[in-house]
Amino acid sequence: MRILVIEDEPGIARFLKQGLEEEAYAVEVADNGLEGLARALEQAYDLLLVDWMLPGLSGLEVCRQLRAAQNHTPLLFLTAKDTVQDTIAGLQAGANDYIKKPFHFEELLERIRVQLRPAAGPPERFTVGPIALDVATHQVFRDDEEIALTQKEFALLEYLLRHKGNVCRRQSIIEQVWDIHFEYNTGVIDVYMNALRKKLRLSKDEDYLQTIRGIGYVARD
Amino acid sequence: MRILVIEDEPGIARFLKQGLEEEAYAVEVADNGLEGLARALEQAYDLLLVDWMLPGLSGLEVCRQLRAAQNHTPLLFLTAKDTVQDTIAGLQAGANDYIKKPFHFEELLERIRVQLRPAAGPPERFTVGPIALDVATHQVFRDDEEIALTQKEFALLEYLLRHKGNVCRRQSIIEQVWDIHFEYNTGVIDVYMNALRKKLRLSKDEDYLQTIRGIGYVARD
DNA sequence: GCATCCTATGCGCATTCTGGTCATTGAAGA
DNA sequence: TCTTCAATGACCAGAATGCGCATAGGATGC
Repeated sequence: MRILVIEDEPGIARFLKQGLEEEAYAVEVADNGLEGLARALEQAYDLLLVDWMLPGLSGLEVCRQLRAAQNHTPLLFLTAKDTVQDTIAGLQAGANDYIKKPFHFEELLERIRVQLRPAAGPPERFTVGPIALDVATHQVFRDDEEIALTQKEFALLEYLLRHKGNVCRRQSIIEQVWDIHFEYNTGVIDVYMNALRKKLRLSKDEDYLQTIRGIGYVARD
Repeated sequence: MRILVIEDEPGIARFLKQGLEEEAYAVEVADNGLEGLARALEQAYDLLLVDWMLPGLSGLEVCRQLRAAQNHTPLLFLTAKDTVQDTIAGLQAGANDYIKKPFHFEELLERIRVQLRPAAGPPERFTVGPIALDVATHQVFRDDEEIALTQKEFALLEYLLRHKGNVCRRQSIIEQVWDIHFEYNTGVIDVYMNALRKKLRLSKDEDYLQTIRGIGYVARD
């Protein structure tokens, strides 16, 4: 997660940079509004931390111009002025939040997390070895190369990955993936496992989808 | 825009309800945490305004349970306690913001607008490849050339673009675009997808609107 | 009257499944 | 330890299914 701090007071800037880096954010600092705006426009930051009072271009102006340029990076104001009017102006200009100085660093961290949370989202993604499956986008990758799977193949792989590490019995697979709840005597599962392994190019060495003879299958790293 | 206020003090509740209704929000009030939580879970509000101190179930607990139930309605705390620890707990529990009493009504309004803005969508312009859709002006472009779409075509394209990257299931499309909430067995979606592709001149190579057989469709770059 | 919206239909083809043969496994017996 | 053998899964075609595409035509509303 990349954060750009636009702050002119070196002491505060250093304090923010160090504190945020300890939290594993990648932090860059711009010490005036003009430079900050330029950097924010040309690079893709995940969040901007902008001082309200800046030499050259004010924080409010930075925010306005950024939004005018269709850039919607989350933006938090650091403001010493705690009059209501100012904060309102900031929010109207398209800021996502503001925090009043002096602030507790913990509170700042929390507000940052809140802003970053929706962007991070909860993407349902499962993996085994080089295989990755994304439920939302209905995509499957092997080493970042997309593999086209049919619906049943996808459903089977998803089931195995959802239960990664646990052996999936044939009976359970037939019930959950094929929705067959009575006796069955078909070899469908084998056929699809075969197709999966082939499409995912899994060999004997890369047995991420193992056969448990007499029982079923497992996905294992 | 529907707002649920969970607040036990009748005076404040009345004040909020009246003030927000003047701003054209549809406001409902619950006077305890349990009822509020139940209402929030069963109905689709656009925003929750929750008092920190509530009889029965605390505001914090309401928030926790709501998020635990995978409900991500924006939630603002109204808190008299202004200790940092409390607000942090609130944000960690999944609240989007909090406001300290006593507050200026104007500031509350702004914070509400900020929360509702992302839901309403700041960039009301969506794109895939050479296709651009502008919600505000109700226009669609292919390479800067305007394409005339009917209302349904537009609605379908808008839905797909709003969920760009994610697979849209036929069931969801029928519900969201056609407002049909029961079983359906029509081929309307196909017909409209066909029309869209034709009007937007999308070929097999330019499959920005892909079909996911057996599932639905995706807009993808 | 015209554009829009939806239903109905046939067709092509990817998907899915069946049935079969071949390879592998693991346990029992020599 | 090695061999044998039955059971099980791997793999391969080919058949059946049904989904989505395309187009035409009827209903509806402005």
